[in-house]
Amino acid sequence: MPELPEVETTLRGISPYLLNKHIKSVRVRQRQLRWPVPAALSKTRDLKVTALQRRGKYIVAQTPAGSIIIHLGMSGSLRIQDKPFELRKHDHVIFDLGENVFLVYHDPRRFGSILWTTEPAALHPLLSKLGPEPLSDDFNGALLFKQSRKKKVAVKHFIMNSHIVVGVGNIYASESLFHSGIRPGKAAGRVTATAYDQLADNIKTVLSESIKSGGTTLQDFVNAKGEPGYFQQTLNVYGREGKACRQCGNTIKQRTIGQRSTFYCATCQS
DNA sequence: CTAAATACCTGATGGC
DNA sequence: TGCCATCAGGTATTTA
Repeated sequence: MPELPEVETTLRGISPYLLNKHIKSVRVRQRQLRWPVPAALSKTRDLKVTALQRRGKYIVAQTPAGSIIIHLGMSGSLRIQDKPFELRKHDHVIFDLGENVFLVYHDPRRFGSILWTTEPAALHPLLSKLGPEPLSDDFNGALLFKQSRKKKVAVKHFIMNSHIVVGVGNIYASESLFHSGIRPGKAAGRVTATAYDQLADNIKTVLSESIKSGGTTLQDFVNAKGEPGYFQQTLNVYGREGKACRQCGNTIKQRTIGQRSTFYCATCQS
């Protein structure tokens, strides 16, 4: 259930154990994830991880032979442990990093994926069409304004589209729209340039503040060391239906947009 | 091309 | 305690 801050938190947690280290072998207990885990991975021996990066919600581990692309889906997590046999239900893939260090991929719903490509990862079909990183200078209000003209989709749905901008998931979409005073159901094409400037700024702020807090833990998100995040304490609308708006005191509302639960304050957002 | 619906899967929760 | 319906942090793919 990770969004960008949770993926970033995970990446930072596993990086010391993975970057410039060697993957001795990969053990696949359950290959049926979103897509089957490539057989090539099970056969690999001694892959040095020369770069470890995040692209959107994808984690990319580069090696001289190719790249491993990991997505955590809705319920995925990665953790480091020192014992090879202490595996839990839904621990699907285990990377042996040598010297009793193991990276374990855990994912009850199996919406996540682990892929292997010998092409540069950026050229992979899943990554090649992604929009800009929200925390980069390539992402701004002007881009949102330009991409949204004549679009009728709800602005919340629009900013959650990874081809427009990556990494804005269901929690942070509601939160950044609240901070910007924009109703989530408003047609993307009817949001003004000024409002998009604010929205882009607020997306950046909300995501970076969440990263500072170690991400949001609603039910079960934990970092690579098994610790929760604390950003949920800062949430203004997500999951707060029926409660008082922290800004105006009116009741926070919930409705469904694009099949996803959406939260907003009808007074503060128009 | 756009927009909406569907698909994948397990587990937690609440009503009866 | 059990059973059923509903919901959950994602997103590629199919359908209209």
